[in-house]
Amino acid sequence: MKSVPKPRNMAVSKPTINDIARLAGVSKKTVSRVINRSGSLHDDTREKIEAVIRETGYVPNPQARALALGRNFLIGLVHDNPNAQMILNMQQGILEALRDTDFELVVRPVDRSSPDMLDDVRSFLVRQRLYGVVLLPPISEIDALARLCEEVNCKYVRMGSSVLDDPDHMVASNDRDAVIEATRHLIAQGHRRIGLISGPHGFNSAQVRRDGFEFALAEAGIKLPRSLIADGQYTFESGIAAAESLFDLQPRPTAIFACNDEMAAGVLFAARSRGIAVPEELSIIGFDDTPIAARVWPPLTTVRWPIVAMGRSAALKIIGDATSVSPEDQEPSTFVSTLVRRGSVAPPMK
Amino acid sequence: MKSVPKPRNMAVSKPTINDIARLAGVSKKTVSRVINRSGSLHDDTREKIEAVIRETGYVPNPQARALALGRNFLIGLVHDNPNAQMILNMQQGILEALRDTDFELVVRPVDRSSPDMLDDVRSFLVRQRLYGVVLLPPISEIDALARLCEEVNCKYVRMGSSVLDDPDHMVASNDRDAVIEATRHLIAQGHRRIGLISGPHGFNSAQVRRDGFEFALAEAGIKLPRSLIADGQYTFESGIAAAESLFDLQPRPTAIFACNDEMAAGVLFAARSRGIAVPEELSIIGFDDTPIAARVWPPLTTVRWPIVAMGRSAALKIIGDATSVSPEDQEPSTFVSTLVRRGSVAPPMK
DNA sequence: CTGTTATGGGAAACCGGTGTCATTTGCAAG
DNA sequence: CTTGCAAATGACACCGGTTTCCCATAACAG
Repeated sequence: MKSVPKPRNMAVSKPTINDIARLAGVSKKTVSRVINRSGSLHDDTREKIEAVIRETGYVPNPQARALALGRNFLIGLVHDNPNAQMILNMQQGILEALRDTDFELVVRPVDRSSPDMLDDVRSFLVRQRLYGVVLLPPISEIDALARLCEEVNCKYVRMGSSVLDDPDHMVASNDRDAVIEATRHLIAQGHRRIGLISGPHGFNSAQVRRDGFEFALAEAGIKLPRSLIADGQYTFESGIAAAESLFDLQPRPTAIFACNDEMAAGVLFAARSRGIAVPEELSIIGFDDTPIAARVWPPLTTVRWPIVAMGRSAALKIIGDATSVSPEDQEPSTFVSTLVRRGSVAPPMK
Repeated sequence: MKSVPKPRNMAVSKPTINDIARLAGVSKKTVSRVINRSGSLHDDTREKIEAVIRETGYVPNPQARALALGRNFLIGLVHDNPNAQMILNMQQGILEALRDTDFELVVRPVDRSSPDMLDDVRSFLVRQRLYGVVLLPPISEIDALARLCEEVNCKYVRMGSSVLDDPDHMVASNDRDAVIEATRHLIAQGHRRIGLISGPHGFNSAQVRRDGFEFALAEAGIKLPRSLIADGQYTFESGIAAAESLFDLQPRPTAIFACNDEMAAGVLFAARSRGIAVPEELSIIGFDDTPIAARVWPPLTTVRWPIVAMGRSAALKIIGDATSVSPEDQEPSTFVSTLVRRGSVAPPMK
């Protein structure tokens, strides 16, 4: 029965460029010219080849192209495990942009604290001959990484909370403005003793958000004693700890701005543990609008930044010139974050 | 200055197999044999070549290997957007297994409801010549997908809540036993009117969890009126809706088992809205132990299944024979889920 | 009508590995 | 000291594209 010498897995066998060339009666180089829109071709020739390609459903072999071009059609997503939801939303945005293209997304977590981090990323980029990478915060803030990408001739986009670089290599949100708006909201409700739970030192986003907070208070003529600022690490647990320290103050702050939702959820958790009513005795605002913000009780007022759209924009910046995008479709580099009002803010009790 | 004729991006230029062969004074085929541990080699030859490889830091070009082998060193993760946290944990587990190997992870979301889903996956597998794929629930339950993988000669592992296939192609958790344990826990606390919020129809996991619940009740001689079973969709919102319908019952159930944490969080949210005290007036148990379970108040008693470990196991099943694993390191195919007791369960009020 | 120049298109080398097969080497048996 | 056979190694084609270079043809100027 099975007498075929080399079945070679029929399901996988697909037409090659040679088949197309033979069917169209041209050389494979000419077919290549059609595929890459390079060189000059007779319209007749092009149309004929395109017809054959359409009929046969031919798709160029990505591996062969990668070898010949010295460049793969893969986009890397390099991150350092910040927020699970953010990574996933970012992935979603990138994948939306990659849909119906020849690009695929390769995920790569790295360890920022490892001394080998740069070498790891370098070997990742070089070995896989990545077409481009998206760098997620906080490692997107590391300039050495950007230089590395330049060096190995790999396109890159840095995601950030503020301008990090030229627009071609950056997608940012206006966190500062959003924090100012959020803080003004608390002030407008009548709060004057407002605590801040900051992000970890060294994070650009943490700095920017803190700046916005302090600016808004200063603008309203409210002075901010150092004791009202508690250090956080962007984690739920650090939010609890920071909240505890703020709760011990006399008098207690009537509102707390946490630099991300995880910590804001921690504040809420800590408040419940102590029997502090939210929002009656304590108002809380978070940042990020992750799913948890809408799932706790009361649902958190927070700041939403359009992560998915930013991911899409980042990916389009990278693959833009490889696909047909008109110049006016320039992807935006900065995105607007907005305040989402839910149930965790109320006027302070007299 | 820049007078070098063809810099060719020096940072990228790496030694090729020809360089190694020349330096070691052998043919490139022999070098290839060392890399692939294939054929028989003189120890002297092997050592010499290995030394050269070590000195030069040579790494085989993945693209060339992919072309020659007709098989890429990429592992695909195919999912249909169930739970964000689950996807990410699964990624984490897979990436742990892939660390320090030549494999990379390529993420691919698909749309289960699309008629083109199978074709999409097929072209993904075939085009990228994937080495293997991990199929996440719920699409892992689609037998046609498994057949497709066989057909295109792509290794695969299906993640599931129960046995779907032979152990080589499956990693599962014992959801049924875990649900039984959780239900017994409620019964032991004295609950008799226990509501169930099920998963969507057609999901294997939903069926298995419901079975376990019903078994545990029957075992205790508690009869389960149809009205105590509310349909859910594994989403927070569907959890709220289902809870509302159960709350309208007279008498109200004293405990609710939700088939995942999202819905359990919805129950908690709905209870707060109505002023029902948890756990005093209502006990809740969820499933999955996603981060949200520990972040709401009170923290949810739930069932934890070791997703990360399962992801790692799945990846190792795929790349196992390509890396050096001893036979006794056989990866387990079934994992044990355990009850995590937190604050959302208490005895019913008299 | 011939010489020059654009232009479309093809032959062959190349990218960096792996497969097949032939050849050489090493060692034990005859 | 052959012969025999297996182990060790190399030559060469091949994977499926791209690039380089060169030729053939047509258009154009003189």
